[in-house]
Amino acid sequence: MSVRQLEKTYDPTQVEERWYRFWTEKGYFRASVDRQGSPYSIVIPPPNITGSLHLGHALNTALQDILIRWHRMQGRNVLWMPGTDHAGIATQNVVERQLMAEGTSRERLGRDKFIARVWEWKAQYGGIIVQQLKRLGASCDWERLRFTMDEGLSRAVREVFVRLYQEGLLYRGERLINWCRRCVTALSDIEVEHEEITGKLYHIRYPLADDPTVHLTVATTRPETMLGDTAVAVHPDDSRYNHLIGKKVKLPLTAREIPIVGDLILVDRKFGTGAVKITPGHDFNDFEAGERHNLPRIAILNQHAQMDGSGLLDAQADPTLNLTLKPVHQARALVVEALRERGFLEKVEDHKMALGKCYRCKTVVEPYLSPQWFVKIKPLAEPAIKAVEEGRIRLIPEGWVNNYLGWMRNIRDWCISRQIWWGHQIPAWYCRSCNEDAILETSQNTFTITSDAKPVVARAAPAHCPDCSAGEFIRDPDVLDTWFSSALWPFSTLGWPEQTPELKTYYPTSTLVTGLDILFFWVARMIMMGLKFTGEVPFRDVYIHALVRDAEGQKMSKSKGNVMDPLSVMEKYGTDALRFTLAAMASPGRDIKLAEERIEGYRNFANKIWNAARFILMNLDGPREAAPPAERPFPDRWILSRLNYAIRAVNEALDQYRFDQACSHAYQFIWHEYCDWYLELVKPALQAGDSPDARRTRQTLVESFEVALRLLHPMMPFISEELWQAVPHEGESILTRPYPQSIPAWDCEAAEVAFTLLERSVTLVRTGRSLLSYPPGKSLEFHVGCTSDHDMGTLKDLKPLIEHLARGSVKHIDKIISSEGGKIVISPKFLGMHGMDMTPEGSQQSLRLTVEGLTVSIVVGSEVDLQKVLEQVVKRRGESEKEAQRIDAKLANADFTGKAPPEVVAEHEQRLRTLHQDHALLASSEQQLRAMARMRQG
RNA sequence: GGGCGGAUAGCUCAGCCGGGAGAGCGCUGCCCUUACAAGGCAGAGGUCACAGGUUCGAGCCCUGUUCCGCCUACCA
Repeated sequence: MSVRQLEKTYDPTQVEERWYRFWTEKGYFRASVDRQGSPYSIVIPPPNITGSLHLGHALNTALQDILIRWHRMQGRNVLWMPGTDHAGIATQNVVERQLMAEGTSRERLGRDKFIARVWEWKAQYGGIIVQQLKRLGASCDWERLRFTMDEGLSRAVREVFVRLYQEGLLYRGERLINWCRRCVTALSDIEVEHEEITGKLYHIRYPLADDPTVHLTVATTRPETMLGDTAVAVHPDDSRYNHLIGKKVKLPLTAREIPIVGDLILVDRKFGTGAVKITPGHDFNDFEAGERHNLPRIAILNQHAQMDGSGLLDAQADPTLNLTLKPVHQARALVVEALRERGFLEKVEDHKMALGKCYRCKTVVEPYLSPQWFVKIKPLAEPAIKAVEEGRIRLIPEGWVNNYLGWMRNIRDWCISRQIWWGHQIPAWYCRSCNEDAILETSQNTFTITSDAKPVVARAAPAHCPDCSAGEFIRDPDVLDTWFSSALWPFSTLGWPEQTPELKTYYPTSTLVTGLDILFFWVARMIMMGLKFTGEVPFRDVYIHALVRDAEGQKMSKSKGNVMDPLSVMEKYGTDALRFTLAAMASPGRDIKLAEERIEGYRNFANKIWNAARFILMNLDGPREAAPPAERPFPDRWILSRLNYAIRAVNEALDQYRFDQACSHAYQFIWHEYCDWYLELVKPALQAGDSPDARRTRQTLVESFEVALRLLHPMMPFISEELWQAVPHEGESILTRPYPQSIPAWDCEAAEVAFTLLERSVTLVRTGRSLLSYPPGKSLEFHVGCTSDHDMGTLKDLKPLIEHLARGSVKHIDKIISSEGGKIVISPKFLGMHGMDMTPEGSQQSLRLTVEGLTVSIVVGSEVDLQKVLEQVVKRRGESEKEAQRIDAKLANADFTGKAPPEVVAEHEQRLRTLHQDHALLASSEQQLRAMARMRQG
């Protein structure tokens, strides 16, 4: 093959685009039910069509792509199903803003035209996020791209709705729900975000109807709702008040009298005054209390959270207050002022409380009385609880299991209707003639259908009313919660309700990768719906990843201005660097605090690999010979053994979703073993032309690098492909090649042990060189000492390599220490540095450094700063002494020697021997250095 | 209010079955040594939050405390 010349630094931009196109053109991402291998499937958490890529997407996508590429290379039949979500409220908001800018509105357009406009918007902008996922290298089967509003998925939604209704698991009724006055729609409980604030607690006097001189004081955080009170509750056992139960109070600012009731659920005697106003139209607890006591419900706010004219009439509010159509916060001020003027306000105090806000637009939500559709959730939740309890679904990290179970066990009915137009319109129709009084046109093109209406729920519009056989219907104007369709995603995308081959092959899916923030919104609901409609779990493993925060640990948000745009990061550092950073930081159960320096560091890693490839390509001229591993030169045996270790470690880490560990093993191997040591060790052999060692080393060089690239591919797909294509290889793309598996013949314990000796010797010489301030280029003469014949043999074999790496020449290798009868004996021959300088004075001119029984002596020149050297030797001597004392004390403890496992005791004894040796050598070196210092002074 | 997680080097975090405190980044010194200065070599830096307990032995296990984060909840 022709050897390609690579540029000096890696430039990701053109590489990434080129290979992504190649992969898609070749159809490598395409899944097929006919493919060999056991299926492995992932459905992507569909991003909103209004979304643009943020780091959360980038993390989520990177992790899934790692899993997908890894399994694909392992020969599994892989499907990664991509798609997007119609995001009802968010998308409608975007298009409505557009209309507003054009001076029109959805109401003026009418429903059909408005929806057409949203589809136009989707056609134009809805694909942006998909393009951005491609930039990340996502190897989804894009030909299967799904959208929650596709006909197929919409059909699944209708099917599920009808079946749930037929089974009595859906109902429509007037309930208090969370209402966003800005989005003008209902929200489910979990779409409300709670924020802790310091509000006010208002104490208001309600005079008794039969004796206005006596009053009952209630406490409330929302004084304006008092106009809608329909009772006051006290605790039935509270002797302060229980004699009043059954009497009435006169409700201030109104012409009404309301009863005093006893309620032990609602009332906490210790809180506030012990008396609670009941406002069933505006508070969830009060709603339930109202049911218990059969109280009327008065709604004093309209859908925009303004004081409602007819509600105020119902409440018989004092018309001079002039509250009609006042927004709620103004109304509060007016009501409080009126109460104060008329002497009803007892006091106001600060009060810590949770305020609910819309998760889409952060507007304060109001409990609002309105007819809505609900899913009866308990029967669906029970099997979903079991599936996780029994381990049919694993949550990873498993710490989230309790969280999940706790939420599931306390789950409340799910409000699924939304008063918007963009989404799956509810497949319920109302006969115009049977429900004449129930259908109200509230404003232009906007209908409200009261809870008295009788729906016909069907897969398609009915032709005739089953009751009166009339043919004129109005369809329920509401659409379903977007999460309702997302809940079906794992099977609706595979063709359900048809029993398609895809569904049979890829369902249940293997793994779901998602953020904690949508565990309840999405994961829990998929489990419920999947079990209900397929009888099987939707996925086996749920990997829950962290949130990406900024370097200070703050949540990234546009308003804080601390967002990091993944696209510009990719532009600046390359996609592989971003992916690797995110994966490397994905430690379980911890949020990711992302600092740009980390990305830069992994960009450097990519460049390091790039340059390793350059080196390899520069050194490939000449024949290669694939000898059995055991017959290759030492550096080859060693690197294959280390590569084998890395292969095992990375596979094991990925198997346990430890992306962080997989990355660090790959990083450690490639940089600190392959580049730092192996490529250096191999240089002498490569320059040896056509020797057998050269031929075998060239082979190992290529072979190990090619395997390492495959090992790295899931994490860094682009650079691994680019370099793989540049070095000798088999096949047309790295991503279709097998993932590395460990090869027993590569393991070489002896080479690893030998390497440790080599590494220690070289490092000692380098440390000495640095201490003695000898320039890196200067060739040194040094002497290596060890403690066993075996080590001596090994060191002699490694001599040329040690000399190459340490830049010098090894004058002698000796066994210089023996310990006889517990006494350390240092060979006088070694102390004398024989062969270097035999004069009595000259023999003392050396620096000796030692670590774990291995020692190196370097001649000290007359120009060397002895003080610095001496300090270092003293420091090291002190450390070995301290450590020896520690272990000595441990061994002197009879409890330790008696109770600890014998192998632990033996290990301590061995370590102590070594430390004594190190200490003796360092101490003698220190003496000599001091003597030298004295000689110089003298 | 309840639950969960965290506290280890200047920063961000690993640390397995309890047995010699690690990495990356940053920092210091030397070096543009023919793969790489986006680099090489060497080095400094730690009372493992605090207090008890279990154990021959605790960063790791148990109890309590403090601080921080998150989730969750109907004290008006």
